[in-house]
Amino acid sequence: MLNSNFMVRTSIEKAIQEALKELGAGNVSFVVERPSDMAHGDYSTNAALVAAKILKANPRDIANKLVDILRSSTALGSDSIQKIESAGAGFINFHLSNEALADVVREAVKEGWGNNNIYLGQKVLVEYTDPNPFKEFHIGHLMSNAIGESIARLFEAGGAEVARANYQGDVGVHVAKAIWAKRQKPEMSWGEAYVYGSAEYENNKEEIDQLNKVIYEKTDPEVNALYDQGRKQSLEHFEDIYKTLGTKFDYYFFESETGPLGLDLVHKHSEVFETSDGATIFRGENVGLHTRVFINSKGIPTYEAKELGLVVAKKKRGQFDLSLTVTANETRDFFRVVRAAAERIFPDLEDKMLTRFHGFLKLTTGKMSSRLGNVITGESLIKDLTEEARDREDVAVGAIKFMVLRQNTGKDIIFDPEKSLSLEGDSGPYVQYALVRTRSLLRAAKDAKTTDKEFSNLEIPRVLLHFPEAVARASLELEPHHVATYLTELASTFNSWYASERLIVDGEVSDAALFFVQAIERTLAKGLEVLGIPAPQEM
RNA sequence: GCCCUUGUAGUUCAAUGGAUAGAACAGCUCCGUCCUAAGGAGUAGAUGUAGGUUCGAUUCCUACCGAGGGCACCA
Repeated sequence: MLNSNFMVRTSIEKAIQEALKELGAGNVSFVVERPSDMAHGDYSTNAALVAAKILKANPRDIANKLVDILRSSTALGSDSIQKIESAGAGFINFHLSNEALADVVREAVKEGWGNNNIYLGQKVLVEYTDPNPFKEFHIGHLMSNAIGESIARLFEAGGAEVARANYQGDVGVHVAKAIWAKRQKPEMSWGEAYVYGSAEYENNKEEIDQLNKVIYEKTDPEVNALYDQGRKQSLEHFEDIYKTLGTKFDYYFFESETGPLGLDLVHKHSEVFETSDGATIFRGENVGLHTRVFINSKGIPTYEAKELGLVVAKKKRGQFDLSLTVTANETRDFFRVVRAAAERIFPDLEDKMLTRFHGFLKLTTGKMSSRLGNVITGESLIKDLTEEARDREDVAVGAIKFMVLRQNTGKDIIFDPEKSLSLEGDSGPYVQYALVRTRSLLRAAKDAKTTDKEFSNLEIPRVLLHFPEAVARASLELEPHHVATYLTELASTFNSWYASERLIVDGEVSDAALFFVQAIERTLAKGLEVLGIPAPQEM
C-alpha cells in the first residue's frame, strides 16, 4: 500500500485535475514534482504552463486562477497544505503544513516505509553477476552483481516476487585452457591456471582444442575428475564472494544446460533461422540489425543459441512477468539480435525481456591496478579496500557498491579507491557513517533520561518526505542511483543538524528529538538495504 | 564504412521539456572542552560546436567534432 506522504502528492494531483476541469482544460498532462529549490515549497506543478498553451492564455493568469480554485479545493486534505502560491513563469508551489510534516516523521518509523506497489504481485526473474567457473571473478562481475542485487531489491520494494538467477559458462575453450594449465602446474589456483592457459593458448592451440573435445565428450576419467573438481571449487569460491556481497541466488543456470536446449530450439525453428556457409544464422538485417551465427558449421551451438536455451531454461523454472538480465555494454547489439530471434519463437515474451547494461570500472590509481601485472579480480579489489578501511569488509563492500550505484547504469565508472572510502564526500562510507551516528545516538539515549521537551525541525521531514519517491522512481526506471543520490542528501542533512545541535545534554534527551533520529535511522537503513549495501551498527 | 552508447565546473557524478543547471572532491575563508571531527559553515567555478522544434532545451531532432563499444561461426 502507498504511504501517506504519497497520499499528499496524490491528493495534490487530484485537486489539480479537478481545478483544470473547472477551467475548461480537461486533459492536460502535467507533473507534480519536487522543486529543485526548497524555497519553492515541497511540491510544485507545471499544470498552469501546460494549460495556458491549450487555452491560449497567459500562464501567470492561469496559475493565479488555478491557485484560487485549489485554495478552496476539497480534494486537498484540509490541514495538510499550508500554502499554495503561483511563482515564476507560471509554476504553482505547495508548501506542506507542519502537521503534515510531523506525519512524515511518524510514517518513516513505520514498517514498509519506502516501499511502493509498482510491481505488486508480479513475478520477476533477475539474472546477474554471471561469472564463469574456472575463470577469475573480475571487476565486471562485481558491477553486474552490485547493480543486479540492487535492482532485485528495488523490484521487491515495489511489491514483486523476485527470483535471483546466475548464469555461468561451465563449458567451452576457457575450461580447456584452465584444465590444460592445471595439468602443467597443479600448484596453481583455478583462476591462475586459466590466466596461464590463456597466455599459452596460441602456442598450444591444437593440444588445448583437442582437450576441449575430450572434456566435451567425457572420454577421459582423469580429465573428468579434474573438471568436476575445478567446477566444484570455482563455484564454492564464488559462493564465498556472494556471501561477502550479500547476494543469495535462487537459480543457477549453466551453459552445459542451455547449449543442448538452444541447439534443439534452433533446429525446431527453421522459419526463424537460415543456413549460410554451413552455419545456422539469424538474418538480423531484415529487422535493422546484423546477422549472427547461432550454430556454427561444426554443429556446435554458439553463445547466441545458448542464450536462447537460457530462455527455455528460465521458462522451465516457472512463469514470470518480467525477466531482466544485467550485463556489460558490449553485449548490447548481441542482445538485440538474440531478443529479436527469441521474440519470433516466443511471441508471448515480447516486452517481458528486459536488459540493463553496465560499463567498465576503471581504476584511477596504478597502486591497485598494477598488482601481478594485468587482471584485477573482484576479490583483490575487496581485499585491498578492506585493508584500507581498517579491516572493515562491510565498509569496503559499501564503498565499491556505492561507487557503482551512485551514477546512471551503463556508463563507465572511474573508480578512485581513496575517494570511494572517503567519509567526506559522496561515498558509501559517508552514508554508512551517518547511519552509525544515528544508531550510536539512539544507544546513548537509552542511558539518558527522556523529557517531553518540545523539539521542532522542519528541514529534516521535508527531506524525509521524498524518500519513498526516490525509491519509487528508482524502481520504475530500474536506476538505483536515484536512491544513492537521495541518501547522500539525507546523510548530509543529518550531519549538518548533528554538528549544530547537541541532543543529549546533562544526561537528558528530548523524546521528540529522538523520534527524528529514529526516522532518519530507519530511512538511511532502508535506503542502504535497497542498494544492497551493508548497514553497520558501528564504525 | 555501418550501427549502438556517450560528451555538464579543474576532477568525479546528478538534473521525469520548466524556475537562479544540483552535489562531492580539489581551491580559497572559517568552525574543535561536548552524542565517534572519520564532521560542519561559507566562497568561487560548468551544459563539446552549429543549426532546428518549443512560450521554454542539459533533456527532443539534424549535422559536425571528441570518447567508448559492436558488426559470421569467441563468450
